[in-house]
Amino acid sequence: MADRKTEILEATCRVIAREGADGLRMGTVAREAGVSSALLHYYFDTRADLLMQAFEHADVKADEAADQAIADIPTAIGRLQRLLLIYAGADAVFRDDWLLWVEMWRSSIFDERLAESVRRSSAAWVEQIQGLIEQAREEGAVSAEVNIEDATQRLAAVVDGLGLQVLTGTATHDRAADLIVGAIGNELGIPLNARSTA
Amino acid sequence: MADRKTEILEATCRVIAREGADGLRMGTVAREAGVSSALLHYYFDTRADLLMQAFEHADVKADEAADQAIADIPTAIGRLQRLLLIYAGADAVFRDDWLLWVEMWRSSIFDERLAESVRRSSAAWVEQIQGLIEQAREEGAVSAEVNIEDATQRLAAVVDGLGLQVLTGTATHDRAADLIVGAIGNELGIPLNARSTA
DNA sequence: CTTCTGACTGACTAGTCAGTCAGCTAGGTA
DNA sequence: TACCTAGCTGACTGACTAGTCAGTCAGAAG
Repeated sequence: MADRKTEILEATCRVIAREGADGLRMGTVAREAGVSSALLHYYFDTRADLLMQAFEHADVKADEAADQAIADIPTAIGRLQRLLLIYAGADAVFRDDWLLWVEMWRSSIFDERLAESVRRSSAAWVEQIQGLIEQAREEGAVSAEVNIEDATQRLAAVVDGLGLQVLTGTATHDRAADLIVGAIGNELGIPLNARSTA
Repeated sequence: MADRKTEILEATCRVIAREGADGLRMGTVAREAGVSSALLHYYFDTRADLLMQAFEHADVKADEAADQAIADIPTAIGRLQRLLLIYAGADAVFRDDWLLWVEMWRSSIFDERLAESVRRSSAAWVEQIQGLIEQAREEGAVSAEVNIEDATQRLAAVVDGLGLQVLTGTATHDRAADLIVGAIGNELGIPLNARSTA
């Protein structure tokens, strides 16, 4: 926090969450961080650099927060459920993280440099899901005929889709949470008994 | 096509597909349409108006194209499958339509006026899916214990999520198509026999 | 004390962009 | 003939913005 560069990155994240990535202005960030706009260029060469580093900063922070949130849940299926609920933005606390991620995602459509970064984060989070499903299978919580790779990718997609719906106000947090819990049951062939939203 | 206003709207859609909604410049649209930028302001009060009307134009056009594409498929389940594949951008021809829709969607996060429009289109497309699922049930293709509303919303979410993955290059067309076909089977309780991607 | 350096700023510049406006032109009307 | 109007444009403007730069200041080093 004492670190100016980090302060600027966090201010940048707040501005993105408020105005969107394209709506980000150096002047707005400077005001938000309480520094001069020249200082932004002292730490970051260009606006694009600032944006990219802010995305990466947010990504790392969100990962850590999510890891911590699931750390002491005993079963793999419980950790999986909690993780997916977090990433869907169904958890209000993580809304800004999720919004940042969506902004990063869509910016990457038009910016190949960002796309690289997005592909890496994406792969990491899909692997995390797949790892949890594999653990769950070892714990006997996953039906044998489930194709884990398919289930993983579909679950990731459902979570992304519902997360977007929450963000745009097309669905509520609670509805999304219910549907995700249902999707986990569906994809992993769980016969409607394991349940613990907390 | 002879209609200048429509020509401008189509040019606008092409520019959005290339540069994104925020990257849209009046000058670029003018050049794309082969008219002066002043003419844009003759037909549309502001840039925001042009953007919004372009989104609505694209939406209507895409709907019509999709309706036509599924019109002569005999079974409801077949129409559903084709429709979802189209909307997922799994069909390369519809990629620009899908990109436009994603741009509209994400722009609506920061623009309440657009949000209204997005909610309406969203509702319409969810209803279309639900209608097809209900028809499929009448045709005996849907397991009895399926909750149609849940299945609808989850399918919509999977399609949105996979569509985004295709757009950002995280997944291929073919993989997304496979996963969607699988998701339909999963959600509707189809025991792995009905299949016809065409 | 002096000198040096890293952090930082205010004022500026060059460029971009949405939107305006006076006026041109072709075709219709009186 | 003269007049009107819809469609259209080139030239312009004012607001805004990323990035630059000369210079300030506190504190460390010698």
